[in-house]
Amino acid sequence: MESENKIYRELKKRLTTDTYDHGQKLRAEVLREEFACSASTVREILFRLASEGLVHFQDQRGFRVPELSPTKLIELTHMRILLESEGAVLSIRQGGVGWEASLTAAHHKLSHLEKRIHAREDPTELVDLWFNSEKEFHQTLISACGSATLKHMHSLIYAQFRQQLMKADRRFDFISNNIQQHSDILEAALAADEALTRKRVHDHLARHLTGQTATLASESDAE
Amino acid sequence: MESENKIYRELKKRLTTDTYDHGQKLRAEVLREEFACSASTVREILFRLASEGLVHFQDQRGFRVPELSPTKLIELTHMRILLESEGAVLSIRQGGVGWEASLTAAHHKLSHLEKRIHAREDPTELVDLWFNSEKEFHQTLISACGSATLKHMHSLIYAQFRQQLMKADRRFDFISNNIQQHSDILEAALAADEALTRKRVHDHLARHLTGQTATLASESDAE
DNA sequence: ATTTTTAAAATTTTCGAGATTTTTATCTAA
DNA sequence: TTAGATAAAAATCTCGAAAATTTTAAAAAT
Repeated sequence: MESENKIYRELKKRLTTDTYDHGQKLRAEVLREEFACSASTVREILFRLASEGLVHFQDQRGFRVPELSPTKLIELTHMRILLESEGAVLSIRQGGVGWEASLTAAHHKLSHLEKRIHAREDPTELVDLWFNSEKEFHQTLISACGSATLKHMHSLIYAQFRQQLMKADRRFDFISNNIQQHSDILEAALAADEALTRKRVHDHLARHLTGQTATLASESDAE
Repeated sequence: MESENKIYRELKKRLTTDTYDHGQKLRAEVLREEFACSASTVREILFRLASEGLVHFQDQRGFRVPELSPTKLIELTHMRILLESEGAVLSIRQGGVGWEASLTAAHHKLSHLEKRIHAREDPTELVDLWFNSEKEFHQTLISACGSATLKHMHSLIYAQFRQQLMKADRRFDFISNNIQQHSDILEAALAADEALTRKRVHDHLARHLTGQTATLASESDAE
């Protein structure tokens, strides 16, 4: 089972980076051979990934990488805004100095990386590092919310979001525009300004909502 | 695979009703025999339920019904408030007459059932019907939100919530207190009053946030 | 009496082959 | 040529048994 977990993590990593094409078939026999395990083991792992939304399963027709879907990306963005706003505000209330310190640290690492990327011609090599750093920043933001359930939901959503975005924008334009936004979020969070934190989390993610008239219900609400 | 789906649904039903005890072991061999299928099939289904949070899996130690956890119930309640408020407000904006009609219908069925239960000495037989009706009402409330992702998240949370609550309150006190609250939610939703709908969804679920109901308190004694 | 060791039983996990279904390729008829 | 039917190939799905691990029971030692 330890090896199964290893295979699971490797496959999850591939599915959320650039390894496979959207819609590509994931043939059990190929994976079985590559990972040197049985067909049932591969099947178990694929089912697990399927119920997390990272793999699409069809009865008698096997497993596929989910198709690219602008609608799905927008829905995932909505969920991220909802969960991260809520998680950030709860963290502000309950986090204390320890949380502020780790958020500052996460932002520092991310900021450093973003500057390195900005200075380069071809940022390709750093993109993977950036994604992990960005994930850590956003996870830290909600880490003191006090709800394992909220954090778990967020991790499910985040993985799918990343799977969609990774292919949707191959030029990684989204990276360089983020430097100021991440700082803004940090600033609002450290100032314990709940409404401003909500707004900045929203503004940060809102660019993925393009082309849709539907707005987030919580946008126009003052809490 | 069609039979697999059947087994999945049956097991899910058992896990969200009164069939199994919390913490009870789910032995593959027993289920295999009962459902007349192979061990791998049972295993697949249990993994699927595990990643939905309805079953607890431990490496080399099989599958168990999750333990009762007041903390978990509170977290699930928080998530329900968050998702249902958001979903209801979006439905108000986008639902139209069709949505209003189906919400009224769902409420009518639920209301009818609640009155029948209220008139009885022992509501045990109707509890299952009530749960399905209550679920339908709340699902209808968010059904026009336009986000399959939000609805899916909600269905995951709702199932876990029900699994926890089913055992936490064996006397079903929570049913009779709900009649007015469901009406209040319907009223606010039909009036398209977003803030009021949010408040009433919150008030409706808020009693699960205390962990102070008689049965919850009495439950937390045994070690 | 309590703890540690050892052995037996029970359970979980892996595996590859056979059965079923889908997909691809070929042939026939309009 | 196109459409439909038929056959061959490839893939998925189910299964029960073997291998690995945990749990239980019994025996030995402190």
